[in-house]
Amino acid sequence: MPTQVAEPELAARLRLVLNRLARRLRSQTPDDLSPSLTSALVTIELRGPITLGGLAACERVTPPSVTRMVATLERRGLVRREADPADRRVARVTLTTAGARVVRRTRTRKTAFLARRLARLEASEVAVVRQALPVLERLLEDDR
Amino acid sequence: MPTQVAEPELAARLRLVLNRLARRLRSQTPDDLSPSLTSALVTIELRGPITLGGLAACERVTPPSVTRMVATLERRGLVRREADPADRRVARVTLTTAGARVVRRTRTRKTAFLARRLARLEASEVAVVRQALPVLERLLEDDR
DNA sequence: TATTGTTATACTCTATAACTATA
DNA sequence: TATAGTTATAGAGTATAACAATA
Repeated sequence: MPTQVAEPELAARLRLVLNRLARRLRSQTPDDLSPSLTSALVTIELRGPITLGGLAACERVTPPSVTRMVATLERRGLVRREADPADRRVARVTLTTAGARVVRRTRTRKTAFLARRLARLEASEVAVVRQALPVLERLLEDDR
Repeated sequence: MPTQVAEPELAARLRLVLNRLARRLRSQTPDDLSPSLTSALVTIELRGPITLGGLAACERVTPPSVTRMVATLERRGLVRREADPADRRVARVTLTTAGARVVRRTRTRKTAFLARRLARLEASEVAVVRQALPVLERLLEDDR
């Protein structure tokens, strides 16, 4: 049964628990990929064949960094470069089968961690989390 | 009014929203301190006059890294070293007044970000978050 | 000898500046 | 000229290995 939280403490305690849960989640990644490479891989999965410039914008890193990251991912066989037929200056990258597998496995591992924790809760507590989920998503809305 | 979330998606969506909220929170730190230095500073505040070895253990970094981090924090006037009277091998660090101020300001800034977001919600939504908070804290229990 | 912390050195990640190739 | 991407180079941050001081 959840205890009542005093109003002024709500934001402070929420901040703490969000930080800690995210840190715990981040630690669930025994793959030898760095956080930035993992993030890039996920973006490449989502944004299909993406240009290096586009990837730099999405990841908020500089073009030289993207060059390096893509070179690393390519060397490991996780992404593939394709020439853009319309503009020969641009290079586009997509996931290879192996890359897609890595993304899927990472995601599964982190989700499984949370699923295990959720499974320890009372049914009523899970219901509370389920109810709070859309509200937490609302906290991310309308960015500035 | 929160929508109902299907059971198998709960962990996956929770993972996403936790990651994103934490990332947004982390970005709310215009101080010129790196994440690892900020984290060390908070630990030093919490664990009083702490030895370098203890700090290394808390932060899960190696002794040489701690030596460097403490040197940087000391150079910026945020921490102070004290000799341990009982064992002259060990060095203990504490926050200076300036260091305590930095910790407080960082914390305030991040909490304020969340408070602003919470203020945009309906009262009923805030109630849902308040109810979910202890449950989220429970997700962190019993670490392994 | 064991423990606490430091120095020497190297590797990863990321950035800025200067460059190449296309457009 | 402007744009997409690369190469050269430098600066954090962290690690392992070797060392110094003290217990």
